[in-house]
Amino acid sequence: MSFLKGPDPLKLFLAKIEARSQLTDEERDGILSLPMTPRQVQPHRDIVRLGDTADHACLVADGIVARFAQVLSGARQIVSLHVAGDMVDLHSLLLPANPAPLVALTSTTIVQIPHAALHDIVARFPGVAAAFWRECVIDGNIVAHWLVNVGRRDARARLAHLICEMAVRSNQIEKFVGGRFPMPITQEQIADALGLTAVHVNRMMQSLRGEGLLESSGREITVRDWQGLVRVGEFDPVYLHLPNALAGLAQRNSATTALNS
Amino acid sequence: MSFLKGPDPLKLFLAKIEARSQLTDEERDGILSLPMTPRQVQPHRDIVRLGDTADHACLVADGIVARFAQVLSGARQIVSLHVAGDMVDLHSLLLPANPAPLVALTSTTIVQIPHAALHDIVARFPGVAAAFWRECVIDGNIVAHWLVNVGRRDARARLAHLICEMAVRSNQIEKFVGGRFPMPITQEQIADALGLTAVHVNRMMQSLRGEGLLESSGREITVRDWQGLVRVGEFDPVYLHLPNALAGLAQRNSATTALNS
DNA sequence: CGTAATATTGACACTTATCAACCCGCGTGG
DNA sequence: CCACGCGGGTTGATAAGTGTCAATATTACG
Repeated sequence: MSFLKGPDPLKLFLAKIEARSQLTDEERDGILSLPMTPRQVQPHRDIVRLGDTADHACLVADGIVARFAQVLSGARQIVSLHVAGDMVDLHSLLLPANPAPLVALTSTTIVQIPHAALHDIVARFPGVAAAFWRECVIDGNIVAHWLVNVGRRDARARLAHLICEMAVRSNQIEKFVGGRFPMPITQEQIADALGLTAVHVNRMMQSLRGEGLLESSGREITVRDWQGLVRVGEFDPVYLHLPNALAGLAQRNSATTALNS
Repeated sequence: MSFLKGPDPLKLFLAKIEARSQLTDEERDGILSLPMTPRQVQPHRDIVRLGDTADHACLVADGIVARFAQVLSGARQIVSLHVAGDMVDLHSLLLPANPAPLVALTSTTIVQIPHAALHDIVARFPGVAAAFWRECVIDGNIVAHWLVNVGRRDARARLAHLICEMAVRSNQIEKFVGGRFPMPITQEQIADALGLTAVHVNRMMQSLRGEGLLESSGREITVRDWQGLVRVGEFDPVYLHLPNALAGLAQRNSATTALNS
């Protein structure tokens, strides 16, 4: 797959899986040798449309992908965000009719993995089946956390929480370095993820900047006060099931307090 | 299980599964002969606490169960509601450490099914494994729909949407008769599910009543204008994957319009 | 029959949305 | 090389939706 820049997306995918499930050597090898065909997607372009029936799953190799829904007023709600190493589509194995469209928020490269290959590896390795099933469960838990965030926190806390989550997930894929991580999505897209307006996201962003919690330069966020962000967003990363990332971030700033509730 | 009033919860569970997955006769029998030990829970009592590690899953036999989270302010967000026939806990097979507490909203009877038995049936029948996995995916999709509802609809639409969902799910378990179905939860609990205040839920309820869409008598809701409720809530039931229930409701009121988007 | 839980109502405060304008950086094309 | 256009960020004034608080009515239940 030499034509893909950046790390092998299967390696990132595997690393995330192994943070959450134990695999045998054969299972590991099986995952790493899954067939894949790459595909470039321009920003704002759909990756999978509503109701499409897929015969492959989509693994993000680079860029940011969103799953969303649209209400009649035209407003969008982003229901999940995905970075490199995320198999956006794993549930399509069980529900081939796509329940919510996928869109590339940035210039994105994904690799498509045939359902046939996934079904095969799942049938051969019960450990992989369990791991994939577990991934689906965790994805559901993350959505549930977003629901809590949108339902019961004010705009500032919502934003802080989302930023914390994306920081931890970026860290998991080695994209969090020197307190900075890429967040190349527009404030309007952030608003769609938080159930807010772009204007209000802008103001809350200024508020977080004003308190010295972070700096933001359009496509990147620099965390200035991780503990402060965690406090504002009431962020407890256990729901991400990425223990390494947690440790990595906790030590990055001075405070030694544990982040757990 | 003669000491359980009402229908065998396993039968309800099986019926829902079969609405979504195809099973063989042996798989069906396997599910119906799962061992279970009943348990009565008083209203407002926890069924599973945060972080508990379970060795069994909980199937609702009667009553209403909620999964929720609590933010620091003390506010609660209900993340899913469950009625008879729902295996509230299926994901605990994959994540034994419970990520969100379960509480009985009404007087409830659940039956506990040992993980050992579930693991066993899953290992013996790949079709059951797929069906259970699919249930987890659908549960996740429902949460995603709630996120859309809370993030991008106003209070009236949110309430209408929730009522539509509970109507369809009640219908699936034969509890929707004569345009009425049980909804024995308080307005405060509804508010916690919708990210609203009890006071505001009260007002929106009055609004829906005032428009002749429904009548509510505390523990029961009588649907007066199903099509109207669907319109106000922008409700499209496909995400529930309960095709029978949809047909049953669509014909119940005069309008013959299809409900699909 | 009494008591607590729930539903209802009203007045008011506050968060967030809406609308409109403006700025800025960047790529494009003349 | 500069003008232009455009997407995205920023700002201000105002409106709308929902929250808060407190009191009262109603219902459920022992």
